[in-house]
Amino acid sequence: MASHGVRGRSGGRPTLEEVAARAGVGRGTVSRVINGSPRVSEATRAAVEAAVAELGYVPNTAARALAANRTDAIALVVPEPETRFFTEPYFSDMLRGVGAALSDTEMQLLLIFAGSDRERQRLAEYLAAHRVDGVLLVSVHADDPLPDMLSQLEIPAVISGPRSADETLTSVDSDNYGGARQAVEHLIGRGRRTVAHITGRLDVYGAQRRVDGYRDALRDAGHEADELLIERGDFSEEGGRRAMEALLERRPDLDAVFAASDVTAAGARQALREAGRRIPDDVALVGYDDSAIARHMDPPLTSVRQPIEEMGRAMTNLLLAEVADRRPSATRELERRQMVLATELVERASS
Amino acid sequence: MASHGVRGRSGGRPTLEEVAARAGVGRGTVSRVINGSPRVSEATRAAVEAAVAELGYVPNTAARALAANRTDAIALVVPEPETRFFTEPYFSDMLRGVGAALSDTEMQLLLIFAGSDRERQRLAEYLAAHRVDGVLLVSVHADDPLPDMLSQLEIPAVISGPRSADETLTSVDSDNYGGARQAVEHLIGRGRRTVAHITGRLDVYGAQRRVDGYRDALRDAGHEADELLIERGDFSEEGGRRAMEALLERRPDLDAVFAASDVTAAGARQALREAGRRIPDDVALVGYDDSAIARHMDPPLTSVRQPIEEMGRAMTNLLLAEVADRRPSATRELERRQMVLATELVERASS
DNA sequence: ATCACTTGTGGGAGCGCTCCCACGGTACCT
DNA sequence: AGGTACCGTGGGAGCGCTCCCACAAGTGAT
Repeated sequence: MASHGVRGRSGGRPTLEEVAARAGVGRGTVSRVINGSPRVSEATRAAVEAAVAELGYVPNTAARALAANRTDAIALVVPEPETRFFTEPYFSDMLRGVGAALSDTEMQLLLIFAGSDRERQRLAEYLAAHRVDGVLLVSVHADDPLPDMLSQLEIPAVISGPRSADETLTSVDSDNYGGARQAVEHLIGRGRRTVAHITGRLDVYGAQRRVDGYRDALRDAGHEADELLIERGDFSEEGGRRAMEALLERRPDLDAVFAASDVTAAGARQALREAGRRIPDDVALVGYDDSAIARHMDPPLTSVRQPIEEMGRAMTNLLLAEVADRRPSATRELERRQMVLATELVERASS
Repeated sequence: MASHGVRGRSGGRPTLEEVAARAGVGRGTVSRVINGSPRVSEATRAAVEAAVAELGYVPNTAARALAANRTDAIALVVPEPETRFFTEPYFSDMLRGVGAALSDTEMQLLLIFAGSDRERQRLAEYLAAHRVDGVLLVSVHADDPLPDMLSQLEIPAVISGPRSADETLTSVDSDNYGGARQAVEHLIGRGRRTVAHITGRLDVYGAQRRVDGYRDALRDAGHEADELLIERGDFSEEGGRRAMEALLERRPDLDAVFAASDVTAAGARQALREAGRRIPDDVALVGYDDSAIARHMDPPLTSVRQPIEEMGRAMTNLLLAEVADRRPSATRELERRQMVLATELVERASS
């Protein structure tokens, strides 16, 4: 019995079958129309569409998911505590890009935080249950097990910022190498002779690339390499400060600094101030990220901007393609794709 | 966890039936164990649990949703552009509360923005497809059609901030009336004699309640009512400014102002400054919301704090209860529930 | 006229679950 | 002893879709 539990017979939502009856066609045909198959005659299509409209038919997602073995949803996984998500514009920009790419799709976006162990546990179950067709992974640390878990579960995934030069996942990144070059070339172009670099955490691939860009830009400009001009930082303010102090000690003659992040630059600025160096008169300073602090620093900080929103859009499109590829067990082309987007130097008073 | 990834000999994820076979029981029994039914013997339960663990069984959500006619998901609908969501701490606090209430639940949270017409269109389809079991509605404007749409679709919903005294939806609100009283009583307690009020948009129910609280607090303190001390605002800075100017014109002797929002207070502060009144020496000022600007204002603003996170938690619990009630077509008790949470006065230098 | 395609269509067979009825077994009554 | 309660359990009957095979009808070449 059981037919109509909670709702009345005519009160429930119409089903495919009911639409078919109304339109005087078979179930399969309605399904074809709903899914936009080309193998339907114009007349039939019109009839079905009329029936759909009259009945107010809306497909049942659960039934579709069960039958077709897909969920029509992707997840944006943020392996950070919620706080950072709200604090850092990075995430809202990213979210905007993802949303834009999804906006004319049937795909649904799930936002999942995995900052705490507890949340990670939930996420693992979530993925094991294959509740999404694909995953967007942002801000992943080098030793995070998440990417491997995803490959093992054979869930399509796109990562922002590859973990290494031979990242196995499809990835989208901004041009860390090129961005660093832009910064350094800018400094040289302004007549600076002795450009130092405070790196980021070197277990982050992007930070390595920035060092490479720094080195190559100097070399190409005919400046001789000087490892004494490079000091290790860790993206933090305190790290920037310490690194700057070390640099001033070693090379008091430096007249420019390229810092691997704006926050690092803020730390460097402190150390410079304390050493009595004026910015930009004595020492020019360039940061990376073009975050809010860059604009509000005194003096405002020249910085390398990454096209975050565009990255979000690109990641989403790549993921959608990957999901689509996997649909009818298409030719499994394990062609890994790495997309790199250009950065932009935002010039301000610090350089 | 699941030693054998997801693939078994049969290639796919294990099903209920496979678990049943493995445990030597029937399909129904496994279902009962999975869903925590008490009508299973201890021995059987253990056997099933062992089989589940060995096989790494994870229920198929789509199948469950289809058979049980539920989704195990609720939506947090934000009828605002994304920007506001990220800018205003209100939303992150709310989200934190909702997350907390959901954290030991199987329920999934969907975050849905409905700021633009386009997004609202999508939302409508979304709801029509019954893709969530319930909806959390925050920051709803008085004339928003969303609440009615929800009732019509018979989707359980909880609203933050009832639209009127006889809100039909279950609602959670902070005690606007009591908060206003706190503010005014505080001012009187500090010896202020002539307390003015700049209201919010009076088509917002909460703003009306604040006026009521203001009036009653004055009356109970034995101050005679004076409508000249009340001026209409609209929650905006400019509105606060204009209202303050009007008040100063009418009642130059006022020595305290209770503004319906921090932003309004900021506008009032400007007008006071321009009129040469010192805060708090000449005029004491109290705001509402305890937002970031309250802390950063000069002088820091005394303000009424609403327990946003707690409201989120309460809303979620009410919604979960409502969803559960509706499960086996239980006694449809149309008992509307309105929960009101206490506010707290945060005293700072402005009063 | 026959054959070989192509195109549009109907509908059976599931997808993996929940719901619920039926049934054998025990326990407690009369 | 028979009757009446329950348990705990197995499994049929769907939930509303998609997939795919079968088949009628049309097209053109032979």
